[in-house]
Amino acid sequence: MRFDQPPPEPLASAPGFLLSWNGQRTAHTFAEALKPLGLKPHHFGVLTLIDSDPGTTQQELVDRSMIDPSSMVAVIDELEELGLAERQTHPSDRRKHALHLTEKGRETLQRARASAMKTAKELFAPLSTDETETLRLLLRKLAGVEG
Amino acid sequence: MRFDQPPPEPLASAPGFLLSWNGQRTAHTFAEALKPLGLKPHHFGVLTLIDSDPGTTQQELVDRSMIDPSSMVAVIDELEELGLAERQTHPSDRRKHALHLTEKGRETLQRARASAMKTAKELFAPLSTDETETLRLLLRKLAGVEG
DNA sequence: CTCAGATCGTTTTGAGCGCTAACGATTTCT
DNA sequence: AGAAATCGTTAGCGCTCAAAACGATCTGAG
Repeated sequence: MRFDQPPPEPLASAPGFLLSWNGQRTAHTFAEALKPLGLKPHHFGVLTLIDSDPGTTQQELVDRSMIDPSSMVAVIDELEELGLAERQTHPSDRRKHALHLTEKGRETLQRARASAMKTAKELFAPLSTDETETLRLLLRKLAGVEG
Repeated sequence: MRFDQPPPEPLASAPGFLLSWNGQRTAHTFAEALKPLGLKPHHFGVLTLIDSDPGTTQQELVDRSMIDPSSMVAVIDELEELGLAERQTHPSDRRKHALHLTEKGRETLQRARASAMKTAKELFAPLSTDETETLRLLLRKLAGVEG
């Protein structure tokens, strides 16, 4: 899909298509922004979650990220290869792995965060601050998020 | 990705993720709704475009649908196999194909439209009519659509 | 009129992605 | 102790998209 020009009519009038197109463009733009760091969106998401809860397990990450279990294995494999995270033995359950970030992982996460925030700013530039917040709340409601 | 439950925090607070998740869910739900008719979203889109401009060419469809040229060949092949559309000789350029719907194609398109509208109604049920319209306008603006 | 270059539709190839199903190891339930 | 559930993992399928190449056809410069 091309994202360098807005969708033509009549697609640009269909709410469903608009939602899908904006969603794909957003995902694509974030992916591009993370490329220079050697990361994909999944990597960024998992780094963030491990950082916020060190020692967490892969199962917990699956629940909190909506990433498929089999995909999670690959993501963590790659984070280990990049030297950003480690599987450690879980203190109370030998089936589980306790996941931790390395120092390099924390540094990379910071840079990724800066890149993501810059990208978000650019993406939502066509909207005012108020409009962006309205959009966010509508999307939350549409997604069925409580509260 | 699972769409039977809303995304957990902190994902449900990130505008970028919300946009991407809602977009994917929308695309997925439409795809499911079209399955009983033996159609995929691409088929529905192309049927709609041919119906609105009979005799159009594949190149024009590519421009108006944002579908990849190599994918467009497969989509039209399948529409022909299903007996919904036909490639006819183009009156002024023998390289081109003039595309037309069959009677069966028009009937199927009507049923697909009904199904799509029902699906859209269900998808946007969490929002009021005003909210849905606000969302649509914000998404248009975000996408960079003129007017 | 001719011939070089552009255009259109198509085919092929290959990479990337997420999902399903199954498996061994381990833990928990009964 | 045995049955069932959980965790991580692997292999394989199907789908979509991107890129390159091709023949057929049209267009424009000379």
